[in-house]
This record gives sequence, C-alpha cells and structure tokens, in this order.
Amino acid sequence: MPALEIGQVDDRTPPATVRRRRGPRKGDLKEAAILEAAWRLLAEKPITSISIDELAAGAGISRSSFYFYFPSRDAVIGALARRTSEDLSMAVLAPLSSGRPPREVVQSVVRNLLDRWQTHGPLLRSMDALAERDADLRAFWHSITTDIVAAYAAAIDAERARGTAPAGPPQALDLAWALTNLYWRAGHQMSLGQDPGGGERLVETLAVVTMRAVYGDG
Amino acid sequence: MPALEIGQVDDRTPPATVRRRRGPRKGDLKEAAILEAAWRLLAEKPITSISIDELAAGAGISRSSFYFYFPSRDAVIGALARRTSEDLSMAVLAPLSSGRPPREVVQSVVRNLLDRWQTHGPLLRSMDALAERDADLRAFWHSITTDIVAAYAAAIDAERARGTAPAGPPQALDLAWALTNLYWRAGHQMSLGQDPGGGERLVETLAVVTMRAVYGDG
DNA sequence: GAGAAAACTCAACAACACGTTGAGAATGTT
DNA sequence: AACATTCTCAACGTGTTGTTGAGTTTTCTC
Repeated sequence: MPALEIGQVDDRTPPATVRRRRGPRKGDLKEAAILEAAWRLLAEKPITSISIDELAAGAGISRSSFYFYFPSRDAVIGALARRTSEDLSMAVLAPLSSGRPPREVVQSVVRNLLDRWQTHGPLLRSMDALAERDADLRAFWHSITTDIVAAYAAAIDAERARGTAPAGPPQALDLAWALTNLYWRAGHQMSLGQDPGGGERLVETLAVVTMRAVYGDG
Repeated sequence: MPALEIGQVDDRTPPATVRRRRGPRKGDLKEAAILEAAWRLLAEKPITSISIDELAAGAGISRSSFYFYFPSRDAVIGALARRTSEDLSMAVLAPLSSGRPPREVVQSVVRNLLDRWQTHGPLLRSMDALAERDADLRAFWHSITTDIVAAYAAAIDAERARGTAPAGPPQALDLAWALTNLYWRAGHQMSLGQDPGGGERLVETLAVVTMRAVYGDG
C-alpha cells in the first residue's frame, strides 16, 4: 500500500468531509494546500495556537474561503488524522503477520510505531488533544486502536496456544491493551523530547518489557 | 501529609501566582472559590470549553475581577496541578518506602495511581493538554515525574542488588520510565472510560506486567 | 476611630478569532 | 451561448479575551 504523503491529493477514497463538493474538481488542490499548510504549521506550534487565518494564508486563500473546504480547524486535524490512521495500523499489523520470530516481530512493531511518532508526532499529539472534545474523531480513533489491540491480542493467544507463552490471567486482550498504551505514551513522550536516551535504546526497553510481559510468568 | 482538599485554602506555601497580593487576606476565599469552580466545571467539560466568565460566575465575582486573582485560565489549571502533584507523588513514594513485599508494593503503587486518575482525571487530562503550551508547567511537571521515576528506579536497583531481579539492560531508569508511562496512559484512558474491563482487573494487569518487566529475564 | 494604604471590584473599552451571508467570478457542461 | 456548479471573498454579527481606570471595601497604623 502506497504510503500517501501529506499534501498529496487522496483520490483513493471519497473525501472525509462529506460536505459540499462531489466530483474530482480543480479546487482539490486548495484542499490539499490547506492540509499541507496545517501539516507545516503543526510542526512549529501546537494546534490550539494555529488560527484559521494562518491556515488560509498558508494555502493562499482568504479566511472565508477556508470555510468552503472545511467547517472548522478541528476538521482539518480530523482529515489529517484519518489519513494517518492507515499508516499507523500498518506499522503494527505488517510485522504481526510477517511470520518472523517473536522477538523480531516485537522489535519491528515497536520500532515502526516510534518511527511514526518521530515523523507524525505533532499531528498525533494534536489528535490526542482533539479527541477529548470531538466525539466523532474519538470514536473513529477508538475503532482504529481497538483493531490494533485485537490483532496484537490474537498474536499473543496464538503464542499461548503453541505453549510458548503462559496462559492468563491477564487475558491476552488486557495485555495487548496495556502494551499498546505503553507504546503510545512512550512515543508521545519521545516526540516531546521527554524520554531518557533516544531512539534505539527506547526500542530495546520497550521490546524487553513486551517480551517479559508476554512470555514471562512472574 | 494532609491531603489538601480542593477548595480549601492553602496557607502552607506562598501563592503560586506571585502577582499582586501578599499577606494572608480576605479575598483568599475568592481565589479558593475560583479554584473550586474550576474543579467543579472540569468534571463536566474539557478545559478548552470553560470560559473565564463561567469561572468568575462560579466564584460569584465579575469577569474582570477574575483577572485580579489569575492572569489567565491556564494559570488556574496550573494552580490546581501544583496542588495535586504532591498527592500524586505520595501515591507512588509511600508504597515504595513501606518495606512490604514487592508484589504488594507494586499493587499499591498501581492501585493508588489509578485511584488518583479516577478522582482527578479531568484535571490531569487538562494538565496534560496544557503542558504542551505552557513551558513553566511542563518543566514543573517534568521535575515531578522525574522524581517519581528516579524513586522507582532506585527500588528496582535495590532488588537487583539483592539478586532477586536480573541486571540490565535495560537500565533500571529506563524500565522505571516505561512503567511509569504505562501507568500514566492507562490511568488516562481509564478516566475516559476507554479501558477494557474496569478497576481491579486493570490493577491486576498492570501489576503483572510490572512484575514480569522487573523480575523476568525473557 | 481617623486617616492612609492596601486589597478588591467592575463597567467600559479595544483587540481578536470565529462562523455566516450573500453577491459575484471562474470553471465546467450542454 | 446559456446554464449549472464550483469557488472566492468582503462585510457583518457574535463571543471571548485581556486591559484600564475609577471606584468601594478591608486592613493597618497611629
């Protein structure tokens, strides 16, 4: 699956904002320009301090015109978020179905996720903040993470069935949920530069914790 | 340590807002009333949708008067956060120095933390959001969590010295950091009702993960 | 308890961001 | 060319923010 870049027009799926426009038209460029501007601005300041004016100016249109494309600033974040969700899912699901040895799978999952946080950090953080206010986005994102957790739990259950991992409690789902949230927060903190020792050391730590949590029987 | 309740006047330390007032004066009641109003409102809606007007009205003063006490809405959250930080530190530090067996210590730490998230959830979530914008609050909170992590790491190192836990890598500090962030995110999600299966089951899951992470040698 | 200082109150003002409206220009379709 | 759709934006109304300056009340000091 092509990893759709930010700013590139997404013609694979109907637009997330089912609002006014229908067919593939010219002003799609402007919509993309707004998203691109949001992406750019997000890298330098938190979402709450980006005004519609800046977004519009960044896309080369007037503030009023902005509202033709998006109903609100939050909707822009929502659109970016939906666009990133696939990428994030794949970061976890691909290694899980690779058939490689457990230790490598875990390492890949963790590495991939932290990698996404490195590049999409500002967006993911904004989304986290937005999800508290926006019920739609919260539901959407909840379903994404639920899928990821379910897949992870299935992998744990498979290991348990093979006898390589001890049976619960905790249930595989609970374990998967906890680990996924561990990765999430770790990535979040890393993207803020709040982690002790960068990159590979963090991957290693998370991988060890995961291996012990799944295969240990403390 | 007396667990200072919200709305109670804090005369133990100089006011966080070193702005205008000095001695212990009458209007302290109003300041407390604002904090109490913030606390109350926070329980029903996210910080971003609470207006200064509501805060002032909740405290029985005019909007302009609000600015006599706090320079901004964020400062109110900051004040509440500082007030809660001790409580949160103690939730972790007390069990660690209790001398009880490891498994019980871990369970207490986790239980205490989740308990705080249950009662202070809306505030802690607001703080998380605020910390991204406010450098002061971020630094303050970072020092709090750093202390907690350090204490946790010291406990792990003690176990390692006793030979009951395997030596690193990962370093005890990295392990403590990861576990603390796991608890944080778990509490965060729980306070949003986004966790699978409530209370005690979550405590159990986190306790198991912790025990395996510290004592396992996967 | 009189007078001064400090603490406190608030209406009015200015600045800003938001979202809407309605009139028009550009683009596409027949 | 005539028509419909897409796109643009100035102008407006609204709500929230933070400041100012003039007042009232409380507290302190003698």
